[in-house]
Order: sequence, then structure tokens, then C-alpha cells
Amino acid sequence: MTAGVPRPGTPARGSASGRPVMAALDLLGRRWTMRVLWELSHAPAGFRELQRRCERMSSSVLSTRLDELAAARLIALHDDGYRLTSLGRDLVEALGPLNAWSHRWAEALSDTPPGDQR
Amino acid sequence: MTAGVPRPGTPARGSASGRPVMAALDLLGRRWTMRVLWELSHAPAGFRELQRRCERMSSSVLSTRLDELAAARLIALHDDGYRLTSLGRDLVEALGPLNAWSHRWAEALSDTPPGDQR
DNA sequence: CACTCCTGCTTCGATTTTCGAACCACTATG
DNA sequence: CATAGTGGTTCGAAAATCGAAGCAGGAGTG
Repeated sequence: MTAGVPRPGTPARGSASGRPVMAALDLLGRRWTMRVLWELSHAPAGFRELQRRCERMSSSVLSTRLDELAAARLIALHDDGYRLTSLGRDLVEALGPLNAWSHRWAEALSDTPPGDQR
Repeated sequence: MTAGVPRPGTPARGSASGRPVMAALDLLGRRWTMRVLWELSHAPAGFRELQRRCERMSSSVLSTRLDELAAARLIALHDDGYRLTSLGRDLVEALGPLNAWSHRWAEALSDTPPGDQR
């Protein structure tokens, strides 16, 4: 069932427009997708190693995600395992500020404990 | 059911580490989450309007997502509807490069039809 | 007053996605 | 031969999502 891999120009889940950013949000909004990209950005990895790095995520979902990411041309399987393509590296780079943000977020939430509001 | 809202320091789905970026990937990796942030970044919106903007996404999930995003301090309900907090605006800004990337992605995929590689 | 229309949700059964242990096929090493 | 590693697939169970319907409240109209 290789149906419904998001691609720009293809209507995304929840967006009939086919706008590229909607396809991207659809693809990235699936469980484990960003995590897999994140892990591969640190080092290429084979199937089993990737699974171990992602706290032993379900192999069936990993298989599905790898198929989707490969279909989206973000990763490719080489001799030494899965690698980000140049398009994939580009995406991870675009996602880079997210890491910095997450630390600001952590700080903001710890400064003001869960309860009141700005 | 206020269980399992991702927060930095709290073990995320698929990451016991509690590292901020993992909590962020968990939160953002839930269906519709990024889309809701995306829509609210354009203009504040009430519940029903938000639902309409997101191709009539399921109201139950919208309700859940709004709770999660509010718990994460990324949005807050005002008189004129839901609004991004400063933390939320910061996140959307960090996600900004994603939009530019998605267009490069779209171009790359249309240049080279699904089949071969780099 | 009643009636209509909007709002922000909640409820709940149906559908889809994810989970995870088991399993298959293959290669290598002892 | 056994044992261990690889890249996966299979399939029943659990969890997440869907979506139509409903509820409560507020505003406007006649």
C-alpha cells in the first residue's frame, strides 16, 4: 500500500490545495518522520540501528516512514545504510532553528511553572 | 485527558530523554499541530473558523490540539479567538525556512520525475 | 416571547494509524 | 551445524483520528 505519500502538487491530507508547504506539513506531521530525519542528519544508519536510535520504534512504522521519505526523495539507501539526500539535508537545515527554539521554550516553561499566563 | 502533553523535561513519545527538541518533535509530530500553528500565524481565529480554514478538520482533534498547544504555552484564547503567544510566534518564525524549502522541494520533484536519483 | 443563527466545544461509534512481537530470507563467522 | 547480524514483512491489538450529531450559551429579529 504505497498510497498517499505526500508530494507537492498532490493534495495532502487535510489540504486539497496541493501547496508545497501543505504537503510538507503532511509528510512531517506523521509520527516519527521528523525524528528519523533528525537521526539521519547526525549519521547514516541501517534499518536496525535506526530503530535502536529511535527508542526501538515499531519496525513496521519505520519501514513505512523510510518508504515515504525515499519516495519524497529525502533519503536514499546506500551501502552503509540510509542517508539524507541533498534535498533531505536541506530540509534538516531548514529545521535547524527548531533546535534553538526548543531550548528557549524549555527555559520559558521552567521559568513559569504550568499554571498561570503571561 | 490532560495526560501526555509534550513538554521539555517530560519524556516525549519515543524519547525518554526529555531533551527539549524531542518534546518539540513529539508535539509538532501530531496530526494538524503544525497546520494549526501555521493558520494562527496568519491571523487569530475562533474554533469554528479555524476548523473551516483547516479543511474542516475533526472538531474533536481540533479541541485536543488546542488544549495541547495551550498547555505548551504556544497559543492562548482571547476575545477575538485563539492567538499565538510570543513563544508561539517564535516557533513559527523558527519554522519559517520550511516554507522556502518546500518550494525548492516541489521544484526538485517536478524537475526529476519519480524514478531516478541525483 | 419564540425563532434563527452563530459560537465554542463534547460525545461516541466508525475508521485509520501505530504498535510490537514474531517471523522470513539472507550473509557471515566459528 | 549453530549463532548472530542484517533488512525487512505479517498481523492482531491498542491508540489516535474522524466526523456527524448534539449541547449550552449569546446575539439579532419579529
